Amino acid sequence: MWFLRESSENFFNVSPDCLYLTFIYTEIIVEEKEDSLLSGVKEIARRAKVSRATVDRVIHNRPGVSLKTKNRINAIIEELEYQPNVLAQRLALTSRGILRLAVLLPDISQETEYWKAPLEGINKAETEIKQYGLQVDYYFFDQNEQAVFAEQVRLIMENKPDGVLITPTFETESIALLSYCKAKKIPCVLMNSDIPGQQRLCYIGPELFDSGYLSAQLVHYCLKEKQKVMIVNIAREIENNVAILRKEEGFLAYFKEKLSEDLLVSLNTTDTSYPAVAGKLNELLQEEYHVGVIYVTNSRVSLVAKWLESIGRNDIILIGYDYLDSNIEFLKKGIIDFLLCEKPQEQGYRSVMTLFQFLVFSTVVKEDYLIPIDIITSANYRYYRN
Amino acid sequence: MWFLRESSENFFNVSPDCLYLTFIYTEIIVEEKEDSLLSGVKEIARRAKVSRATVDRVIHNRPGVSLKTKNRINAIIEELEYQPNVLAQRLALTSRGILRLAVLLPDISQETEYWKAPLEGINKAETEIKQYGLQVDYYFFDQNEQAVFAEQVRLIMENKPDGVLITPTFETESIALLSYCKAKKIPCVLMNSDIPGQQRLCYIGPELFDSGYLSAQLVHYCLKEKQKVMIVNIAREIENNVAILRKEEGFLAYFKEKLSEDLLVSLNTTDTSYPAVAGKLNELLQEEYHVGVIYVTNSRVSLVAKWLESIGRNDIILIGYDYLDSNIEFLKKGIIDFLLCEKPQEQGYRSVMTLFQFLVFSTVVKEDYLIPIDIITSANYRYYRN
DNA sequence: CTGAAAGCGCTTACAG
DNA sequence: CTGAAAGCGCTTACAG
Repeated sequence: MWFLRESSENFFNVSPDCLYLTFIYTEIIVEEKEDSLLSGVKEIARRAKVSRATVDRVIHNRPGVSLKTKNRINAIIEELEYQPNVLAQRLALTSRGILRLAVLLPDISQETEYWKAPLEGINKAETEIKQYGLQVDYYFFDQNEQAVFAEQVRLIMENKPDGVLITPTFETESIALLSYCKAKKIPCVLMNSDIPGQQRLCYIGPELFDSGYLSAQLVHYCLKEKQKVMIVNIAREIENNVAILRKEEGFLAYFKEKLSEDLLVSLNTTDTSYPAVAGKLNELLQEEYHVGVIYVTNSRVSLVAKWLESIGRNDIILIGYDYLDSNIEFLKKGIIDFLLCEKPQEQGYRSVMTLFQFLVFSTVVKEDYLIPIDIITSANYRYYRN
Repeated sequence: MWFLRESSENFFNVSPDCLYLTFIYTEIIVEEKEDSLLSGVKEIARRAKVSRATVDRVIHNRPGVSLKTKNRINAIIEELEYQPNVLAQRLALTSRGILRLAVLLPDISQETEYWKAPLEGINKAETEIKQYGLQVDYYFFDQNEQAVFAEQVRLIMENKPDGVLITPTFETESIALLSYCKAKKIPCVLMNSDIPGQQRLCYIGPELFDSGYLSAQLVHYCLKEKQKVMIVNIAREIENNVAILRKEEGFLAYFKEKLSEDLLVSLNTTDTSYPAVAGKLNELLQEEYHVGVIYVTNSRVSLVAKWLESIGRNDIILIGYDYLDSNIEFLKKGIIDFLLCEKPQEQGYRSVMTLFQFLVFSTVVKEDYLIPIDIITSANYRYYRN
């Protein structure tokens, strides 16, 4: 029988598509049929002539075992290539007390449909791990209300959770929470956007710079001669919005590198209502009628799509973000051409699962799980999975 | 506490990115803290004043329970919103006999590096389920040897496996195997390409027609005026290769719909060596020097890339398939522009896991798990996960 | 430093 | 038609 050896230990593997990173390919070997009936703690104990409790101590490197027995047991473990049965492990741990995870997320509002997806992923993870003694407490905030964010951070600290998951929308307060976690040795996962240089369990989300860079590359492929490119930021807060700034940086970097910044026309609006956006666009298009491609730096791309539709311009290529119903509608119609997506549901799911694994199994967590940057068009959106 | 209700039952959930399909969003509700300590078979038995064995019978719809007790127990199950602990379930089943899965796959040869990835996914799944009583037996064949394929099919039938996973490279023999499985009630998963109209547990792989269609769409975005498009098939067997034919169909469909078939130049070669491919390309380019985009219908795109590099033409856009080292090299260099990928590792992993879940937990299997069609460029390949 | 025993929640012969 | 008991493989008080 042929198989590839790997460092297993991930029964609770969260995703087949993380194979690419976790899979440690070593060699193809021929396995000798091992008497799999005789492995397990029991068999080790039998061979070492000790009790199962002692074997357990050695396996988990707990104190209270003489070096001699320890060595003896370890030898047998090696010989048997012992792999713990994760099922049994977890079942036995069921009796332990409840662990509480604090999750700090933006509200799901009309304006920010986006956050529904990460929340769904978190909810899904929650239902899966609930019966194993984990509890998730939610703290929501309005993305335009820094004070609420601060208050929620305070509450989290007050409640002394066992693990924390946040989207670090406001940097100062986020850093305060991270320091708190560090001091209390509480693992903290950052999701969706990162704060560089901070200590945390890990970051789970996209590499935003490259997301902007990729957009520029797509623009380049679509750009015809003598055309200009419009980059549009639509958000109440632009200056403080880490995500937007990083994407813009990547986008500009590409233009500096391969094209020219002279091709770029910028449009910023902190009024996110449709009339405001449309008004600004109309104005700008008067001056710059050679625009061939528009890049919108976030999920608000449907506003621009609506405008393009209203003025009957479907010759302009439109690129934006996120698999939202409103965006998909325009994608189908051919008004939006490309949507970049970063699996928001998976981000939420994986973040919680990472905390779970870390807390319950002391699984080593690789820093920074960078989510793929997916390109969605009208021809492949049907098969996309958030 | 807020959470989304869903039909859970997928602790063994293979992927967070399958959320989009499996997640049944119903409503946001406020949960009353339930006394989670008192659910479980034991509690049900206590309330119904029966033994746990009887409760088990009802849960699994096994015969031998009076209608009266059955109803009583079911009422309590409803009331408690009982969810079985999948961990315990599986652990208890460990004592059952071994189940054998037969996997029929192309060899990993020099020529077909592609098949390494699905095999890795299968291997991964194997190591995860091995300790729960599953065994995977591999049957390999040379893609150019129909006779070997037939022989392996015969062997599989002889060995009477409990589950079957095949890539149906040769249709006749595949259909024979499917009939056998149907007769013996053995679940069979088709992977990577489908045979329409056949009974099987499910198909796991891409929608190949749309894969070709998507390629054409990308071509369209990149195509400049007066340029032509070359479509290249490189395979020993083209006429019988379902995958290639379907993609080509989709590709042509797009051109008929949105552009014109007159723009297309075709190149087929059943000699897959570099000199042969380069020779044919040289010849054709002499006649058709307006080619602006080349679409290669499979992973052999690196041969074309090598040729483009050798003649110093990096103005031609090149689109092909699969995340292979050789292809990624040319992607980085900017010679290949787009690679379409269909998560081959995940296909393998998910196929085995599906059989596992079906056999061990009688999980209902949705027909046809269609893998996303991913677009990879030099700007996002770093984050791709096979 | 070590072990006997009970427990995690579910399943399954076996006996009645 | 129903139940008592043992078992899946691991962990953990508790006792010594």
